[in-house]
Order: sequence, then C-alpha cells, then structure tokens
Amino acid sequence: MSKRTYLKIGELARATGLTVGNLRYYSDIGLLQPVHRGDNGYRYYAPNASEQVEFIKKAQSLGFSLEEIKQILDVRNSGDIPCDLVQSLLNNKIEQLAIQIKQMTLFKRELEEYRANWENKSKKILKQKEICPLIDSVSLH
Amino acid sequence: MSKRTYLKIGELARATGLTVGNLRYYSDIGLLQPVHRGDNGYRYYAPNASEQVEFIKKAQSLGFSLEEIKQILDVRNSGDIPCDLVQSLLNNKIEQLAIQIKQMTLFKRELEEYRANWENKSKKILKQKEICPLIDSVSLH
DNA sequence: CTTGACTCTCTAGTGTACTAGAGAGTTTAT
DNA sequence: ATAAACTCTCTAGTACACTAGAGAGTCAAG
Repeated sequence: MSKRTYLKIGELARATGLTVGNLRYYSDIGLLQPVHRGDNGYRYYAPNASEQVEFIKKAQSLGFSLEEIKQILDVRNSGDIPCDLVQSLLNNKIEQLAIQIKQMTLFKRELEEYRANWENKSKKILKQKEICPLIDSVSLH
Repeated sequence: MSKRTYLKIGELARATGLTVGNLRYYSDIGLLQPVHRGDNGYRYYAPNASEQVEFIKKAQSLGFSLEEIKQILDVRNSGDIPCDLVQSLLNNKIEQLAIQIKQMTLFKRELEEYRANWENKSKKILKQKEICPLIDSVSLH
C-alpha cells in the first residue's frame, strides 16, 4: 500500500539476484517470511530483507544448511531476548567453524604438497612423455 | 583368489565404516573402482582402497562434491604424469580453499560478535523477562 | 550338500535445495 | 477497458548423495 515501505517479491528478487521461485521457497519453509500478506495474497517484504538474503547466501556458501541458517536467523530476529539454548546453539556453530577452518587449512597444505611433488616429477619426465592421458578424464565446465 | 591381496566389498565396508551400498554407488559413478572383477562379478578392491576412502571422506567433509573429488583422485591415481590442465585444476582447488578459509574466519568473527552482544544485553534484561520465546522455534536433534 | 552369509543387478525411495509450468487472479500503464 | 506484467497456489521434475528391497547367483563351513 504505502509506496516505498515494502518490497514485492519480484522487487526483492531483482535486488538480491535470487529468483522469485527461490524466494517463495524460502517463504514456504519459513526461512525468510514477508512482513505481511496483502488481501490479494501478495508477499510484502521488509526493506531490510535484502540484508537477510545476503546473510543467508553467505552462510550457505560456508556449508550451513537452510535449516541451520533458519535457526541462526530465528535467533537474530528475536532481537535481544537471549536464552541458554540459543547461546549453546551459537557456541556450537562457532566451534564447528573453528574445526572446519583448521581442517581446511590442513587439507590445503596437503593439496599443495601434491602440487609440489608433481612439479618436481614433471621436470624429469617431460622429456620422455608428451601426452597427457588425463585430458579426457578431466571435465571443464 | 590369492588370500590377502584383494578386499571384497564387505571387507572394505567394515574397514572404512561405509556401507556396502555406498561403496557400490562409488563404484558405479567411477569414484572408487575395484581393481578387478571376478568371474562371479564380485568387486575386488586394492588393499590401499581404505586410504582412498579416507581421502574421499576428508575432501567431502570440506565441501567438495563427489565429482570434484573424482577429478582430484583421477589426477592422483594417474601417478606421475602431470599436465597443465591438471595443474590448473589443482590450483583452482587450492585457491578455492584459501578463499573459503578466509570467509569462514570472517563469518566466525561475525557470529562471535552476535554472541558478545547478546551476552551484554542478557545481563540487563534478564531481570524483567524470564521466558525464552525461542525455545519452541529451536529444534534439537 | 545344504545352510547361511555374502555378492550381484535393478528399481525405487529419501532429503535437500531448488526450478518449471499450469491455471487463475491482480495490478499497472496506456 | 484492455493488455502486459506481475502475483498466487499447486503439482511435478531436477541434481546430488545416498538407502532399501526384490530376486538371483556365489562362496565357505559343517
């Protein structure tokens, strides 16, 4: 109704790069609810909905499931009423992240070792063999 | 045929904690092939197959898809014949990891800020409000 | 030589995160 | 007033990574 207060689903879609279908899906599962529904059934989103979408995207890219993100957002949206359950939930996420960061660092190091080994070997072998039998097995997208 | 040379699928399953079905799936998609098939059709795995499974598990836990892991393993199994394509594939993975590690670190920091904020607020508010409206919205598994 | 454990293939189902399309009502611009 | 653009719900389909079960053949021990 009021002009620049709420965003319609298509507007939010354009603002965030998500599809309308995707936003409806988030609405359905309760991940990102419109602040209100018109008499026509239209979804109207808060102006800061884009920020929530950004958060969702970020968390998702880091391996969090939509269900987990929903939990975090529920917490965040609840504003300033904290409780023990919520604290432990957040603590878990943070610890989880710490572990993953550590493992990723180790794994990266491992891959770097592979790379170093192959570089050494390639210098010795390159004279004998010219073709790369992997070219077919590797798919570029 | 020869006693301790090859592992049958069930033996590998027990050794790795994966299910037989899971291993068959990996075999089907070409992620982890048995070194040979008996006349009976049985899959026979190399003794070092367990190590490959460990690698797969690790890579998977770090967010690599089976398709990506397959590419890495194809590279590794090709032994010592390196080629440019393979190098760039590996370089991409390593760079990808570096970016993810960085983002995760930032995200962790962000969550830690939330936590700190709530801790401060909770001390001020706890006297007025006792109940936690989130208790229902949070699902423990 | 039979019984039980093991293996095979094949089809179908699960959960997650979507995408696509039908059919219908709503809004907006001209 | 009408057409284009937008919205709605609902059903179904996709990709990934599996899991479950049927029906059949194989192997190892007593």
